[in-house]
Amino acid sequence: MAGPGTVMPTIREVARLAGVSVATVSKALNDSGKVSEALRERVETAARTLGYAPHASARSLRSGATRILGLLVADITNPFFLKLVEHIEQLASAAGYSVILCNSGEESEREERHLRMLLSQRVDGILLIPVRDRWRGRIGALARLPQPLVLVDRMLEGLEADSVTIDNRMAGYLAGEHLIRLGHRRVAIVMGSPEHPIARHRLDGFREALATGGIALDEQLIARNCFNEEAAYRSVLALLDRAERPTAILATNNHLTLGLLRAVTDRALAIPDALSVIAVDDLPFSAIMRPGLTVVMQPSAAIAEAAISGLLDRIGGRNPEDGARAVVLEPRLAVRGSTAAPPSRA
Amino acid sequence: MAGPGTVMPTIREVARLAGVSVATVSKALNDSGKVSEALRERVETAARTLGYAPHASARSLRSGATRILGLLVADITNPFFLKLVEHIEQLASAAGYSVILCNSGEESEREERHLRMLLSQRVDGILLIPVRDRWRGRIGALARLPQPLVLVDRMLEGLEADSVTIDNRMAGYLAGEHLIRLGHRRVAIVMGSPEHPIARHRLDGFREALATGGIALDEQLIARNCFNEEAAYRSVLALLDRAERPTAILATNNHLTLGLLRAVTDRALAIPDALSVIAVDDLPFSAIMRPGLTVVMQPSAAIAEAAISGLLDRIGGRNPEDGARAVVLEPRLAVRGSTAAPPSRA
DNA sequence: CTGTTAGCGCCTTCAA
DNA sequence: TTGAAGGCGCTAACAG
Repeated sequence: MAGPGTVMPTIREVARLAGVSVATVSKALNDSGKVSEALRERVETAARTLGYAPHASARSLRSGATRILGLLVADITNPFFLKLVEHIEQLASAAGYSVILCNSGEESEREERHLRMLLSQRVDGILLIPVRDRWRGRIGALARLPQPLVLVDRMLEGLEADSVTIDNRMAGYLAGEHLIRLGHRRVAIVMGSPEHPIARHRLDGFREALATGGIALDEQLIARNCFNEEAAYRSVLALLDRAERPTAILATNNHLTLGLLRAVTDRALAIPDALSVIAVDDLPFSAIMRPGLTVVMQPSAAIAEAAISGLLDRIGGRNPEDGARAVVLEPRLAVRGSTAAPPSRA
Repeated sequence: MAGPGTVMPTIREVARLAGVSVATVSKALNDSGKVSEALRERVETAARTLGYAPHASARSLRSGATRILGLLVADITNPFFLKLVEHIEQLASAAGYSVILCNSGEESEREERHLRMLLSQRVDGILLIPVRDRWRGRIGALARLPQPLVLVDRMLEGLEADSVTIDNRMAGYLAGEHLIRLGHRRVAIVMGSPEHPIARHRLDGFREALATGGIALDEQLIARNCFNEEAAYRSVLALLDRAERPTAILATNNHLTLGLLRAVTDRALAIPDALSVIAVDDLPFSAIMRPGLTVVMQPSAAIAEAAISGLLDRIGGRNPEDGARAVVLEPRLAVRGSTAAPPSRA
């Protein structure tokens, strides 16, 4: 029968059953100090018999470490972040850490609440994908965190903290370069706010790549301030309904890509014959899409790895006080079927 | 500068700064006992000044409760489970609980390790989506858990524990009934092992619905033991290459649906004109599929809600020892474009 | 090698 | 209404 009927035994009961002192039990179970083989076995048997599991709170209180990491995600519905969560949980677990997962849903109040909680829990370290807006007033609090912090995917201007990000300018550049090489000249971009560094950098890189090909990005073909699928959908419809339709469109993230695809489907345009589509961020299940989506992929496994190992280094006291470490990883172009040469002029 | 430079103040330093005793600080900050308004404000100011956050481990050690829930998921890459995670985190957080997320990746050893850890953490309650295989030897351990446990989505034969599941027979039935009404007579099913209750119940319901329409499910058209997308893909190819191709196929879960769709695309069959496709479990981003996928949806929000509220009830000591509570929720058919009447005979 | 002991930070009697 | 003191379970320092 499950339920609070049973109570967890303490180290003293294990000690009593094994006929030794509590200190010996502690040492035997933790491989610390010297304990004779005979006793260690008696202790382990006793512990197993009683179903003993050490009380993590008591241990933390004494030792000052919880072996818990806080993972604070801006928006868990974003498949890219989700992938990161998956990898991070896996890596943390392999390193002997548990993960408290928190989702901010892009609301800074939620992030703040969660952060306070993680502080109370005295997690040994925090991985933070910060919310997009209204973080300005809070970088002070972040800077004063007593435990190591690693920013993931998004940097925070004015906060000197470790970070793992990708080269977003490069992401935009790769997309632009690919389209240019295919011969596109009238291309569009669907993006969020230029206020957000990530979107801005992707735009910059995109524009730069076009310029390299002698093309100036038409300001009319930049759909800014699309913050969700719906906004992207409407903006793309507008782009497609122009007299001179673009021959290719870049969506700068996951959510926007969905809106983009929906709009293209609504207008019954064939991909890639009538229109090339390219996106930053892969979609889950893009495998079932025909044609496959050409994307600039973010190396989620590598990001997770860099974030965790950087954090554990700090926790372990390695990488001492020599300022913030900024790891920047390279995105990669995956060409699939959604991009092709532009339709020949009618 | 982030990092372990700063140390978190204790309740004693708050007390000193406020010029009161630690007991008063505790009472003031927790609304317990009587504290004069003047003191409470002095205390709160002091706490804020110092950036004090109570040490959760110390509190747990003393109080016996951690306000942490363990969420142990068989496979976080399954979009349906993911949806549950999302809802559960949200609801737990709203109720003042944190969530330690663990992913077993369908490996019972990982599940076991995680469970031991959650035990050590003395989480107040556990939500468990158990791995599919090799759980038999472990129901003893689960039954003896000192904290409340709620099984989610999957029951465990022989374990008397609270559970929240859906009516899987009904799920199969809804799919079968829909196809029958459309006039299909030669239908196929792609499923996992009949050993697994969920798959078996869905098959049973499906068969029953067909029988109601006077159709006997052809044993040749049951693709059993498909445990992943790849297996489903190959099985469906085989089904489609038969002399007498089925006019409709049901995939009994998320992963299998992907394999099914891939196979259909490979054979260049038009959905729903040449073949109707129906699935249990919605796909994320099914919104961008054209035609939309007709699915039997699991009410993930309701499942999460029932699971959390059931668990919190147990934690709160409500629902006392009156045996296991089994909540069974109803799936729902969402008709979209992937199903239609069968092609008329050539 | 093993045992004894102090104390981590907090909350909850109990006394003033 | 406020303060003093004990102890939750564990580990680390020290004694034997």
